[in-house]
Amino acid sequence: MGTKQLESVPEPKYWHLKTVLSEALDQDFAVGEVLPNERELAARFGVARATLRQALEQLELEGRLQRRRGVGTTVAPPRVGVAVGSTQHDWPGEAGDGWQLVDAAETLPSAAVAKLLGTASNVPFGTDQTVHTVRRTRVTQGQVVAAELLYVPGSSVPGLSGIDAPAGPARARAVLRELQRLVLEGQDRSVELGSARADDAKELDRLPGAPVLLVTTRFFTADGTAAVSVATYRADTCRLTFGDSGDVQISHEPQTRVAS
Amino acid sequence: MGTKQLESVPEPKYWHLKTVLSEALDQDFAVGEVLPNERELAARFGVARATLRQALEQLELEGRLQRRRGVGTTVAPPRVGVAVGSTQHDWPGEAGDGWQLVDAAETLPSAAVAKLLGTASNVPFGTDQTVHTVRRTRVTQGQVVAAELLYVPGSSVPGLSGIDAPAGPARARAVLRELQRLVLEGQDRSVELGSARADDAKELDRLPGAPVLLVTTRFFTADGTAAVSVATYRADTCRLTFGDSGDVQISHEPQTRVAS
DNA sequence: TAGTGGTCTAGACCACGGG
DNA sequence: CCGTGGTCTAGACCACTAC
Repeated sequence: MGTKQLESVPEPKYWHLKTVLSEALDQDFAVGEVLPNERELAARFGVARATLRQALEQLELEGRLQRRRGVGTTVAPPRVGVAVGSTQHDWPGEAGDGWQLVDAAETLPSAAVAKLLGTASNVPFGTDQTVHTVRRTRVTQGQVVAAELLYVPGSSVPGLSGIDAPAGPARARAVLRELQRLVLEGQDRSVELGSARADDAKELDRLPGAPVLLVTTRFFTADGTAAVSVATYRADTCRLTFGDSGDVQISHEPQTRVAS
Repeated sequence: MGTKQLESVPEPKYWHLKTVLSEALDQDFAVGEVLPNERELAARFGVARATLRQALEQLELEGRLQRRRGVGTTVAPPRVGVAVGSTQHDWPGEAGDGWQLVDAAETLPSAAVAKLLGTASNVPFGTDQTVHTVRRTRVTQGQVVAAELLYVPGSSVPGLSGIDAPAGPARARAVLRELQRLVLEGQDRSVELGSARADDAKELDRLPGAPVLLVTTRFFTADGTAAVSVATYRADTCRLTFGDSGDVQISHEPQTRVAS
């Protein structure tokens, strides 16, 4: 009972549950409203808590729910559209672009980053192969939606050798200022699914492993790849937009009511 | 035992497990190689099978593993870069673009689709509000990477009224042919995380609910939105690329060895 | 038929947030 | 402090694949 039975291919309970909950969300709940707790929901639907959680996980993945330990499960607002394409055919760090400088440091690049920069092997011995790593955060509508690591090879910003700015936003600003002196010839972008590293998760106010959209951007000058950015967007709350796309709503119709 | 213990902030077992497995994958396994089964792995690490599965799920989400019921868990090849941007500033259906026509039908649009098309309310009463829905499939390197539903309002392709082509690729071809007669003024794109609907999952050879990247594209003519495409890409195997981005590898360094 | 991953259960304890 | 979601266990059975 509770689920259709005479099916030749019985659908999993959690899948059926997800459908039922999804419809209930559309009809009986307002954005921000708190759902009954997991133990009660499980009892109400006659399933184990783990099964109920499997359904909730799916709904959270689709951006319909938001769960916070110690608080409860709430109905999520529609995903916010975040412009990633057109408006930024320029170096990172333009004023008022929604990004906030967090920190900067100088390290040796990982193999993966070195490969993206394409400078690992054709640099003379003894040359400084360190990169400046700038940490930024993107805020939209009062919420942190992305954490970014920008990698700038020391060779791209020679003016910075022997920089003595202390760690922090000031140092990050200095790196970006130097970068903006170069002539940007083009850029490159890719998007894939990932899970939040511990440090990114902290910035995004999520648990480690939360699903994120990894946006990797390469910035080209005539000399090659001058910088690489790896931005980690919250997959639950964000919809990345390219081109002139504005506030379009897809996937489902949200309620406009908001819980008091 | 098996996990660090004297931590002030003990990390979850599955998280630690994921890290260990991830390193083992880099060092001791080749692409395509089959891992020991879940019950044995769980025993080997001294955890319950559910905990082990939580770690495997994460690794699958990151595109490092591939699991198939009845077969086993194998090491996934690096994600394939799929061009979504530049090369297609034209109507869908260009020859040799990697898309294969599957089917076509004529239906009433859902509320969400109608909103995307922006034609729901400003159409005179009695006008044909049906849309042609064209199903396509994208194949890359012998593998289906995406399933698409293309929505074309009847008003965009008046030449098709009273079409009598049978359901199938032929009918789909007819719709696209009519669409290509219009002048494309621009397009719009957004990417978000979703979970595969049952029908898409079948086309993608995944289970329902599998994580996917939803790419929504709007095609504009001088008259407004002439068509909308909702493409469902496998999130586990695909990296969407925009611009001239080619075969870049991010996130981690794969082994180039391949299992015999 | 044997072995795999997928689903499900009924418990337990823990970490966090707010009164 | 209590209630929440997060983690974990030790089982069970099912659906699928390949032999």
